[in-house]
Amino acid sequence: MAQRKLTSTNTMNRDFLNNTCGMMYAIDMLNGRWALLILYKLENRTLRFSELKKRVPKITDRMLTLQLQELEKNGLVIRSVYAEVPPRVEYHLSESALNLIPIWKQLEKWGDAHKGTMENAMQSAV
Amino acid sequence: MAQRKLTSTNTMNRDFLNNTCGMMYAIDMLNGRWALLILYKLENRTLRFSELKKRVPKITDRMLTLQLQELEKNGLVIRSVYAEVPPRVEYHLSESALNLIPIWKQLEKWGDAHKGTMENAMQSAV
DNA sequence: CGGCATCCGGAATGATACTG
DNA sequence: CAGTATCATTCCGGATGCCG
Repeated sequence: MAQRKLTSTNTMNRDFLNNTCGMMYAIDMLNGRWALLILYKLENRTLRFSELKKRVPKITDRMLTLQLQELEKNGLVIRSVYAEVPPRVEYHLSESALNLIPIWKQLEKWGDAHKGTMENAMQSAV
Repeated sequence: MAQRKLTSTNTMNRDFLNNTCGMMYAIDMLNGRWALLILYKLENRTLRFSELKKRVPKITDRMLTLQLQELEKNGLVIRSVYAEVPPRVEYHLSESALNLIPIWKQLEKWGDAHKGTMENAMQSAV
């Protein structure tokens, strides 16, 4: 199998992450370009694959699949498969992930608050 | 110059980030393997390059340099150069970055709390 | 519908050597 | 001390096509 691994622990091993702090552990769990956005979109609802895809702009099937697998592996997202004729697969947040919501809220607030501040700096980036 | 860009806005453009939510903007600012760890180590102190390097295990000069440049560019880290004979360069958090601290605290707590929960899931990852 | 397999380019990171 | 330059490698993520 080619790229099962989307992110998670390349340079640092699990011990290091555990010993350093829960934060780095968390960061490792949440790494990946789409992870946060997906969790965000699943904030308070259950969505199926195609619905999620619609709500995450520009993501490809492949990336959505890989990222969802990663999130499921990390225990943040629950995947439910229904054996129906057009197959139906739904995703929703786990308990752990639900506890992240308030943190996202703050991070979002921080982002909104500092967007302006950073604009100058970002000019040179583009 | 080769790789000035460490991260920031590959797939999604700035507009998208701005329109979607401050969170994705924040994520983009904080992207990169070492960003969070560096900010964490600078939490309540000023450190010079070599000191930071000691505290960030396994990071290379190059990566530390690039990541610090990125953080400085994003307005999260302040770089101070002192024209001394052995050159001295110190880094500390900006106002914006200081506002992130409480969020890290929560994220760290979340990580600690859910480490155990995720262990089973992580088994299959290794 | 909800994936997975393969190929591939570009970005991120590492290793090593060198400098003001 | 605090980097920079260059080369090599690994990994992310997109495009396409196939399948139950």
